Amino acid sequence: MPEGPSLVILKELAQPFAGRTIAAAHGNSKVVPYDELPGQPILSLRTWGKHFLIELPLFTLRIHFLMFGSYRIDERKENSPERLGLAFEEGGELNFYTCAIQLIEGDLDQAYEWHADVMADAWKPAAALKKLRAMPDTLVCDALLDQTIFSGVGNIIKNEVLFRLKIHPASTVGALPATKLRELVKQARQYSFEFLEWKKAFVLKQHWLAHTKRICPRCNIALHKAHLGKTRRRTFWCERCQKRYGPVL
DNA sequence: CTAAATGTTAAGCC
DNA sequence: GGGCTTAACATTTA
Repeated sequence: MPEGPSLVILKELAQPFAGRTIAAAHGNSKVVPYDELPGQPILSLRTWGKHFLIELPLFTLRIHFLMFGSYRIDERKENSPERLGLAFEEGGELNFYTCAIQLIEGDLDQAYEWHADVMADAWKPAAALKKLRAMPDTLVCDALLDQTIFSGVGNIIKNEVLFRLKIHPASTVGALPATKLRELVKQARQYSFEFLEWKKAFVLKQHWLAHTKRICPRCNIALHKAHLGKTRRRTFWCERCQKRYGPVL
Protein backbone atom coordinates (compact mmCIF):
# COMPACT_ATOMS: atom_id res chain seq x y z
CA MET A 1 0.00 0.00 0.00
CA PRO A 2 2.72 2.58 0.73
CA GLU A 3 4.62 4.97 -1.61
CA GLY A 4 3.17 8.32 -2.58
CA PRO A 5 1.31 7.38 -5.78
CA SER A 6 -0.78 4.78 -3.93
CA LEU A 7 -1.83 7.46 -1.47
CA VAL A 8 -2.89 9.69 -4.35
CA ILE A 9 -5.18 6.90 -5.55
CA LEU A 10 -6.72 6.67 -2.08
CA LYS A 11 -7.17 10.43 -1.94
CA GLU A 12 -9.01 10.38 -5.25
CA LEU A 13 -11.22 7.44 -4.27
CA ALA A 14 -12.06 9.05 -0.92
CA GLN A 15 -12.68 12.54 -2.28
CA PRO A 16 -16.50 12.10 -2.38
CA PHE A 17 -16.38 11.88 1.43
CA ALA A 18 -15.04 15.42 1.78
CA GLY A 19 -17.81 17.53 3.31
CA ARG A 20 -19.65 14.57 4.82
CA THR A 21 -20.21 14.47 8.58
CA ILE A 22 -19.06 11.59 10.75
CA ALA A 23 -22.01 9.73 12.26
CA ALA A 24 -20.11 6.98 14.08
CA ALA A 25 -16.51 5.97 14.67
CA HIS A 26 -14.87 2.84 16.05
CA GLY A 27 -11.56 1.02 15.98
CA ASN A 28 -8.59 -0.25 17.96
CA SER A 29 -6.22 2.70 17.75
CA LYS A 30 -4.85 3.88 21.07
CA VAL A 31 -4.64 7.52 20.05
CA VAL A 32 -7.95 8.20 18.31
CA PRO A 33 -10.61 9.86 20.50
CA TYR A 34 -13.52 7.99 18.94
CA ASP A 35 -16.07 9.78 21.15
CA GLU A 36 -15.13 13.15 19.71
CA LEU A 37 -15.53 12.18 16.06
CA PRO A 38 -19.33 12.01 15.55
CA GLY A 39 -20.68 15.37 14.42
CA GLN A 40 -17.40 16.54 12.90
CA PRO A 41 -17.47 17.18 9.14
CA ILE A 42 -14.50 16.36 6.94
CA LEU A 43 -13.03 19.70 5.92
CA SER A 44 -10.57 18.17 3.48
CA LEU A 45 -8.90 14.92 2.47
CA ARG A 46 -5.27 15.36 1.52
CA THR A 47 -2.00 13.54 1.23
CA TRP A 48 1.58 14.46 2.00
CA GLY A 49 3.87 11.78 0.67
CA LYS A 50 2.81 8.60 2.42
CA HIS A 51 0.51 10.40 4.86
CA PHE A 52 -3.26 10.35 4.37
CA LEU A 53 -4.81 13.35 6.11
CA ILE A 54 -8.42 13.64 7.25
CA GLU A 55 -8.87 17.26 8.23
CA LEU A 56 -11.59 17.85 10.83
CA PRO A 57 -12.59 21.03 12.67
CA LEU A 58 -10.93 20.01 15.94
CA PHE A 59 -7.84 18.19 14.62
CA THR A 60 -6.50 16.20 11.70
CA LEU A 61 -6.23 12.42 11.61
CA ARG A 62 -2.89 11.42 10.10
CA ILE A 63 -2.91 7.89 8.73
CA HIS A 64 0.30 6.11 7.74
CA PHE A 65 0.02 2.64 6.21
CA LEU A 66 3.58 1.56 6.93
CA MET A 67 4.28 -1.75 5.17
CA PHE A 68 1.04 -3.62 5.67
CA GLY A 69 -1.70 -1.07 6.02
CA SER A 70 -4.85 -1.25 3.94
CA TYR A 71 -8.25 0.38 3.55
CA ARG A 72 -11.75 -0.36 2.33
CA ILE A 73 -14.34 2.11 1.10
CA ASP A 74 -18.00 1.26 1.67
CA GLU A 75 -17.05 -2.26 2.75
CA ARG A 76 -15.07 -4.03 5.47
CA LYS A 77 -12.38 -6.68 5.57
CA GLU A 78 -13.67 -9.99 6.84
CA ASN A 79 -10.93 -11.21 9.12
CA SER A 80 -9.39 -7.98 10.32
CA PRO A 81 -10.58 -5.46 12.92
CA GLU A 82 -10.68 -1.81 11.95
CA ARG A 83 -7.95 0.40 13.31
CA LEU A 84 -10.33 3.20 12.37
CA GLY A 85 -13.80 2.91 10.95
CA LEU A 86 -15.87 5.96 10.02
CA ALA A 87 -19.56 5.96 9.08
CA PHE A 88 -21.19 9.09 7.69
CA GLU A 89 -24.53 10.82 8.11
CA GLU A 90 -24.87 11.08 4.35
CA GLY A 91 -24.06 7.38 4.02
CA GLY A 92 -20.93 5.41 3.21
CA GLU A 93 -17.96 4.37 5.29
CA LEU A 94 -14.18 4.59 5.33
CA ASN A 95 -12.26 1.78 7.02
CA PHE A 96 -8.53 1.61 7.76
CA TYR A 97 -6.49 -1.43 8.85
CA THR A 98 -3.08 -2.00 10.46
CA CYS A 99 -2.01 1.57 10.00
CA ALA A 100 -0.30 4.05 12.32
CA ILE A 101 -2.59 6.93 13.26
CA GLN A 102 -1.59 10.23 14.82
CA LEU A 103 -3.54 13.34 15.72
CA ILE A 104 -2.28 16.62 14.36
CA GLU A 105 -3.42 19.69 16.26
CA GLY A 106 -3.36 23.11 14.65
CA ASP A 107 -2.72 24.40 11.18
CA LEU A 108 -1.72 21.79 8.59
CA ASP A 109 0.25 24.39 6.67
CA GLN A 110 2.36 24.74 9.80
CA ALA A 111 2.86 20.99 10.11
CA TYR A 112 3.72 20.18 6.51
CA GLU A 113 6.18 21.38 3.92
CA TRP A 114 3.84 20.73 1.01
CA HIS A 115 6.48 21.42 -1.59
CA ALA A 116 8.53 18.40 -0.41
CA ASP A 117 5.85 15.98 -1.67
CA VAL A 118 6.88 14.65 -5.08
CA MET A 119 3.22 14.13 -6.01
CA ALA A 120 2.11 17.64 -5.02
CA ASP A 121 1.25 20.55 -7.29
CA ALA A 122 3.38 22.54 -4.87
CA TRP A 123 6.47 20.34 -5.47
CA LYS A 124 9.60 22.51 -5.62
CA PRO A 125 12.57 20.82 -7.27
CA ALA A 126 14.81 23.73 -6.31
CA ALA A 127 14.13 23.06 -2.62
CA ALA A 128 15.04 19.39 -3.04
CA LEU A 129 18.25 20.35 -4.83
CA LYS A 130 19.20 22.72 -2.05
CA LYS A 131 18.70 20.03 0.59
CA LEU A 132 20.72 17.54 -1.45
CA ARG A 133 23.62 19.94 -1.85
CA ALA A 134 23.75 20.25 1.93
CA MET A 135 24.40 16.51 2.33
CA PRO A 136 27.25 15.64 -0.05
CA ASP A 137 28.40 12.54 1.85
CA THR A 138 24.98 10.86 1.84
CA LEU A 139 24.51 7.91 -0.49
CA VAL A 140 21.94 8.49 -3.22
CA CYS A 141 20.07 5.34 -2.18
CA ASP A 142 19.51 6.96 1.23
CA ALA A 143 18.82 10.44 -0.11
CA LEU A 144 15.95 9.24 -2.30
CA LEU A 145 14.26 7.67 0.72
CA ASP A 146 14.62 10.83 2.81
CA GLN A 147 11.00 11.91 3.32
CA THR A 148 12.00 15.48 4.15
CA ILE A 149 13.44 15.79 0.62
CA PHE A 150 11.41 13.34 -1.49
CA SER A 151 8.23 12.83 0.49
CA GLY A 152 6.36 9.91 -1.04
CA VAL A 153 9.33 8.14 -2.61
CA GLY A 154 9.64 4.54 -1.44
CA ASN A 155 11.94 1.64 -2.08
CA ILE A 156 10.44 0.64 -5.43
CA ILE A 157 10.69 4.16 -6.80
CA LYS A 158 14.24 4.41 -5.43
CA ASN A 159 15.44 1.32 -7.26
CA GLU A 160 13.70 2.19 -10.51
CA VAL A 161 14.83 5.83 -10.61
CA LEU A 162 18.47 4.88 -10.03
CA PHE A 163 18.32 2.19 -12.70
CA ARG A 164 16.66 4.52 -15.18
CA LEU A 165 19.31 7.20 -14.63
CA LYS A 166 22.18 4.67 -14.66
CA ILE A 167 23.34 5.84 -11.24
CA HIS A 168 24.96 3.35 -8.87
CA PRO A 169 22.99 3.36 -5.58
CA ALA A 170 26.19 3.72 -3.51
CA SER A 171 27.19 6.95 -5.25
CA THR A 172 27.51 9.93 -2.96
CA VAL A 173 25.24 12.91 -3.54
CA GLY A 174 28.15 15.34 -3.64
CA ALA A 175 29.95 13.39 -6.37
CA LEU A 176 27.06 13.54 -8.83
CA PRO A 177 27.58 16.02 -11.66
CA ALA A 178 25.17 18.96 -11.44
CA THR A 179 23.15 17.75 -14.42
CA LYS A 180 22.85 14.28 -12.93
CA LEU A 181 21.65 15.68 -9.63
CA ARG A 182 18.99 17.70 -11.43
CA GLU A 183 17.92 14.56 -13.30
CA LEU A 184 17.61 12.72 -10.01
CA VAL A 185 15.21 15.32 -8.67
CA LYS A 186 13.26 15.40 -11.93
CA GLN A 187 12.95 11.63 -12.20
CA ALA A 188 11.89 11.21 -8.57
CA ARG A 189 8.72 13.03 -9.57
CA GLN A 190 8.49 11.82 -13.17
CA TYR A 191 8.75 8.14 -12.25
CA SER A 192 6.28 8.58 -9.38
CA PHE A 193 3.63 9.82 -11.83
CA GLU A 194 4.29 6.92 -14.18
CA PHE A 195 4.01 4.63 -11.14
CA LEU A 196 0.61 6.23 -10.48
CA GLU A 197 -0.69 5.54 -13.99
CA TRP A 198 0.63 1.97 -14.02
CA LYS A 199 -0.80 1.29 -10.58
CA LYS A 200 -4.20 2.56 -11.64
CA ALA A 201 -4.08 0.26 -14.65
CA PHE A 202 -2.92 -2.71 -12.51
CA VAL A 203 0.24 -3.04 -14.59
CA LEU A 204 2.79 -1.61 -12.19
CA LYS A 205 4.84 -4.74 -11.58
CA GLN A 206 5.31 -5.55 -15.22
CA HIS A 207 7.02 -2.21 -15.68
CA TRP A 208 9.69 -2.88 -13.04
CA LEU A 209 13.12 -3.02 -14.64
CA ALA A 210 15.31 -3.50 -11.55
CA HIS A 211 13.19 -3.89 -8.44
CA THR A 212 12.95 -7.63 -7.57
CA LYS A 213 14.64 -8.46 -10.88
CA ARG A 214 17.56 -10.83 -11.31
CA ILE A 215 18.79 -9.88 -14.77
CA CYS A 216 19.63 -6.43 -16.09
CA PRO A 217 17.27 -5.71 -19.00
CA ARG A 218 19.95 -3.50 -20.60
CA CYS A 219 23.01 -5.72 -20.16
CA ASN A 220 21.53 -9.17 -19.69
CA ILE A 221 23.89 -9.82 -16.80
CA ALA A 222 22.97 -10.61 -13.20
CA LEU A 223 21.77 -7.71 -11.11
CA HIS A 224 23.26 -7.17 -7.67
CA LYS A 225 21.04 -7.24 -4.63
CA ALA A 226 22.03 -5.97 -1.19
CA HIS A 227 20.74 -3.93 1.72
CA LEU A 228 22.61 -0.70 1.12
CA GLY A 229 23.04 2.58 2.94
CA LYS A 230 22.04 3.72 6.37
CA THR A 231 18.48 2.79 5.51
CA ARG A 232 19.57 -0.82 4.84
CA ARG A 233 16.76 -1.21 2.36
CA ARG A 234 16.74 -3.79 -0.39
CA THR A 235 18.59 -2.44 -3.38
CA PHE A 236 18.82 -3.87 -6.90
CA TRP A 237 21.39 -2.55 -9.36
CA CYS A 238 23.58 -3.37 -12.34
CA GLU A 239 27.33 -3.03 -11.84
CA ARG A 240 27.87 -2.61 -15.56
CA CYS A 241 25.46 0.13 -16.61
CA GLN A 242 24.90 2.04 -13.37
CA LYS A 243 27.86 4.34 -12.93
CA ARG A 244 29.30 4.86 -9.50
CA TYR A 245 30.10 8.48 -8.64
CA GLY A 246 32.33 9.23 -5.70
CA PRO A 247 34.49 7.05 -3.47
CA VAL A 248 33.91 3.37 -2.85
CA LEU A 249 32.97 3.44 0.80
C1' DC B 1 6.28 -23.47 6.31
C1' DT B 2 9.39 -19.84 6.67
C1' DA B 3 11.22 -15.70 5.40
C1' DA B 4 11.07 -11.39 3.72
C1' DA B 5 9.04 -7.17 2.28
C1' DT B 6 6.24 -0.99 -0.93
C1' DG B 7 7.91 1.71 6.35
C1' DT B 8 8.41 4.32 10.54
C1' DT B 9 9.19 5.07 15.38
C1' DA B 10 10.95 4.38 19.93
C1' DA B 11 14.05 2.46 23.10
C1' DG B 12 18.60 1.25 24.34
C1' DC B 13 23.51 1.59 24.06
C1' DC B 14 28.13 3.60 23.66
C1' DG C 1 23.14 14.61 23.08
C1' DG C 2 24.41 12.31 18.72
C1' DG C 3 24.52 8.50 16.10
C1' DC C 4 23.95 3.93 15.64
C1' DT C 5 21.46 -0.70 16.29
C1' DT C 6 17.55 -3.30 17.47
C1' DA C 7 12.95 -4.28 18.13
C1' DA C 8 8.25 -3.62 17.48
C1' DC C 9 4.27 -3.42 14.68
C1' DA C 10 1.59 -7.28 11.79
C1' DT C 11 -0.07 -8.96 6.53
C1' DT C 12 0.76 -10.97 2.32
C1' DT C 13 3.38 -13.38 -0.91
C1' DA C 14 7.17 -16.19 -2.74
